[in-house]
Amino acid sequence: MKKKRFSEKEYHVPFFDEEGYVRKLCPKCGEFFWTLNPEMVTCGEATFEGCSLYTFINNPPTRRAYNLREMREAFLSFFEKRGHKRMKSYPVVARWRDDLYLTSASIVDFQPYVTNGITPPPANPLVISQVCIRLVDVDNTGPTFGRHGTIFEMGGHHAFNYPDKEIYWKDDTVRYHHEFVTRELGIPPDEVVYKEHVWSGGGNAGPDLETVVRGLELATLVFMKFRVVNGEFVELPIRTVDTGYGIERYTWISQGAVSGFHAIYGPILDSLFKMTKIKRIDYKLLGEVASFSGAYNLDKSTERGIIWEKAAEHAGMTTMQLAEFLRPIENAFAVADHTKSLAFMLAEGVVPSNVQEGYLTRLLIRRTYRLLKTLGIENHLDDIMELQINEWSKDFPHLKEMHSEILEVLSVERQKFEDTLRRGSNLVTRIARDLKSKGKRQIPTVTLLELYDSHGLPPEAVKDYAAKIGMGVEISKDFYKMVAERHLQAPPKELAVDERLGLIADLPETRMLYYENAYLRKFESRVLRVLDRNKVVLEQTNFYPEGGGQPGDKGRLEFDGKKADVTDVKKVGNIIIHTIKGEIPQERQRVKGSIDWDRRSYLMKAHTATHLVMGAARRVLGQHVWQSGTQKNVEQARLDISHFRRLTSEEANKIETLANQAVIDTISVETQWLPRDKAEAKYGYRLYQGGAVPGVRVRVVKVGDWEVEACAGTHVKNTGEIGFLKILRTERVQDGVERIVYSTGRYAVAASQEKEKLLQQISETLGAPMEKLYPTTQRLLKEWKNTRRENKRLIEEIAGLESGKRLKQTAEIKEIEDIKIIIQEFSPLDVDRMIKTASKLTEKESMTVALFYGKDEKTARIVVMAGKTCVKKGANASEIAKAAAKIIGGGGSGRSDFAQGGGNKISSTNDAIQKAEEILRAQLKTHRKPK
RNA sequence: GGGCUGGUAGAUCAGUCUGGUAUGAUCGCCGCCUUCGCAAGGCGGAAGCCGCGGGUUCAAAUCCCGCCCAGUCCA
Repeated sequence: MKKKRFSEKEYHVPFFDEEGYVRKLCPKCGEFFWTLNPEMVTCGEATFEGCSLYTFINNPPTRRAYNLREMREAFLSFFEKRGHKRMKSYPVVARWRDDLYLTSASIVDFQPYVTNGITPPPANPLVISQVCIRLVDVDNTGPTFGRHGTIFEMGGHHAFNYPDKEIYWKDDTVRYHHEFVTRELGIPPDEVVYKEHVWSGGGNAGPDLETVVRGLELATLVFMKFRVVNGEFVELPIRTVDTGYGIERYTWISQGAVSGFHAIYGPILDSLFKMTKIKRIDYKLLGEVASFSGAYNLDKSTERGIIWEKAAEHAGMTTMQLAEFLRPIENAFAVADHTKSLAFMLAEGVVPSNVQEGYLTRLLIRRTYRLLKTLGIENHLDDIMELQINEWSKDFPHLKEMHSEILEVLSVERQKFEDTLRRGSNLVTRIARDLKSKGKRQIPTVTLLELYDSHGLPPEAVKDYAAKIGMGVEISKDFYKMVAERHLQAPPKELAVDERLGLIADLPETRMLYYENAYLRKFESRVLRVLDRNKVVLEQTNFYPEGGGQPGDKGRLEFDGKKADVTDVKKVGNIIIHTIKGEIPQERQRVKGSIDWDRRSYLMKAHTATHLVMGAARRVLGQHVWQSGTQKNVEQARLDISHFRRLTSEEANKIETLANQAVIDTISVETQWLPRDKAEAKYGYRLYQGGAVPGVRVRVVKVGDWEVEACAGTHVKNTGEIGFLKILRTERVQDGVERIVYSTGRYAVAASQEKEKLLQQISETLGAPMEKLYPTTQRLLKEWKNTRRENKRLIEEIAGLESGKRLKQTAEIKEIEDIKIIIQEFSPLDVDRMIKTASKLTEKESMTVALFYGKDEKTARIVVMAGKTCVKKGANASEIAKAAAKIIGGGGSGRSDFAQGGGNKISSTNDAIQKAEEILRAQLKTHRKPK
């Protein structure tokens, strides 16, 4: 999409005129900006284009220095005093969104339901300091000295303007900002620049003003008023003031510190440096470099060298020297940032995985670990995490509660990474050796791609390992682009717009009787519409439509003496569509409906049971357990949960026992519709186990103190109705996701009996009592192994004996000059024995050719083995076997000294042997001739 | 959700493409030689449901299909 530019009037607020702001065009970056200083030439932002440098380093423009907590508080209370309701930060894992994994901005908290007008905002206007995580900035974290971080707090004051209710818009927004930075913080007004920009993201867009002070962009004031549809801007009914104040950046500028990391992580960073070998840091030099750091942006300039050159020149040193000085410091910066990110993500129960947000976490952990390794302090990860948890739990106490789990997850994950690296280094060593022996000096790019894609080895790591073998590695500049190309695939299918929606848009919402009484079996209703001659919309229905992992009900409709089976029930919007088979009712006709109650009652048991298992799993495994999928069926149901280890059978047993205790305790199940914000306030985000739940009101299903979830399914009134819950098995769906499969009621009984039957069968077969089965099988396996071993040994022994004198007594021996052909049938057929015997024989007597054969009901087999001397004299076992096997209708092959073959024309075996003999004679003859 | 890789002795892996004796390799283990003893070295030995289940074939670790387990990349 081409970058759109808005006209001046989108930005020209009365406030600018009142204060005497002038609009100018920056000759360097080509952006318009507003300033009080008519002499100003460039926009004053430290950009790659070089509009300015940072001028606040060691020279803060604010009245005083703030730490992060003070700055957050200054921001929140400023807006609170001006009529904004203060909100607590939402979680960093955006579980209420299904289009993104992490909370990347404060407005994310209110999308899509508030910004689309589905639900009112919790307050209007409101102010929040939202902890955000943006892993897209991972490469910039460190090199930009704190302008970027994977984790930061975004201060947002938000106003949602409805067509019939205006809160405030552009002018007030700019005034608020200006008052905050000038009055509250004391920044001189003529130092505050407002740059014009176009903001777009998450399907929305609008003009925005970026505020710049002494080179540093501090806040973005977005006026969200468009929806982006096919690249076109369409006006939104609700205009949203979406501001983002970089709380960390304000903190940094107020301190004028040499880096944002020094400002935010002061003592933690000091400890980090103490752990490393970076003993003395030249802060004067660091400050000078910092003032150049605004130009860094790894997205825009991969040529970071250019900036380093400039900075080095300024500091009077070579680029190499500067790089050597900076790299470890930048790495330490990144570690300080990444470990905080990890603390927050892990505290919210993200489990590292090879998919979804877990994968993002794994990448960050591995990156952190590599950084620590280059700093030589990989053993201090736990210590650093301790520092982070201690520091940030002062404001976010949940970090402390998850303290031990955070460290445990990290240690498990670290072990996995080390295993991967170890495997990788072995692999690279082998590949490098192999290539070297072929005379190559470089590992080709395809191999590097394969190593990365299939084995997770970054080319940099390959380079290190390969160097030890003396192999070179050249990493292509667009390596990661090539990786991406390997994964090119068809774009995901567009969500099929439900055409049926148009046909029923005029209909009222279906009254959902199953919510009024889940135990209702029969009902009466009226047909509102018939679609496609097999789909029926009713005025009210008791048929539960497929949703939340619960399949739709089945049953029957009766009308006017006729009937139809309901085979499928779906929900489109708030209208329920029944697919029927049988006779078709008329529109406006009265119908009697009855659901398949046995089926439904078991779906209800299964659904409530799922909540019980969920509660049990969390109690047994820990607070990181979240539902990641579920499916209920009549005979069994399954629940997928996030967990960082394989479930042991002991844990599964504990979960089963606990869940059954909840059944035994006959806990009553309460369902209740609550306004979204009330429900969230009362029960927290843990409600959203099943993912995003649309709507102003959410249906809360509460099983005593056991489990509370937002859930649209039908449930039993009391857990006792489940009767009995049996876990059938557990399996791993993905790394970090475990599946628990269980049955309820009579199906649980049946499943238990089924398992017991299996044991009984084994017990009968083995003739051992059930309780002795385990030691018995152990003993049997051991015996079987011994037997196998003994059998192998005996074959060797027999082969040894038979290849001696005994064979000569039974076998047919023919002599062709000085070579002996020994022909022998082996009965019963035992190819292994034939081979072993032939082998021993020819080993002992190199002048011998063994021609062995054997047969059973179906096949005949031939083994030909020629002693060394025979081969020299022209014998070729492979040809013999091939020709002989052909006669018995099969094939054969092998080496010249040993070959085998066979076929299924058993009756021709003798002919085959005769043929074999003939060929051998011929071979020896032709060989002799040329002499 | 999609792609790729792997599963062979206690461990790390050859062998699989091109079906035909697992003479498998190294480390580890056991015994002997050497030594006052240890290490190193030398000699010898034990150790394999070739992940599981089907199929193709005269014959499958090897080819085909399904499953299980593990790793990894992308979204």
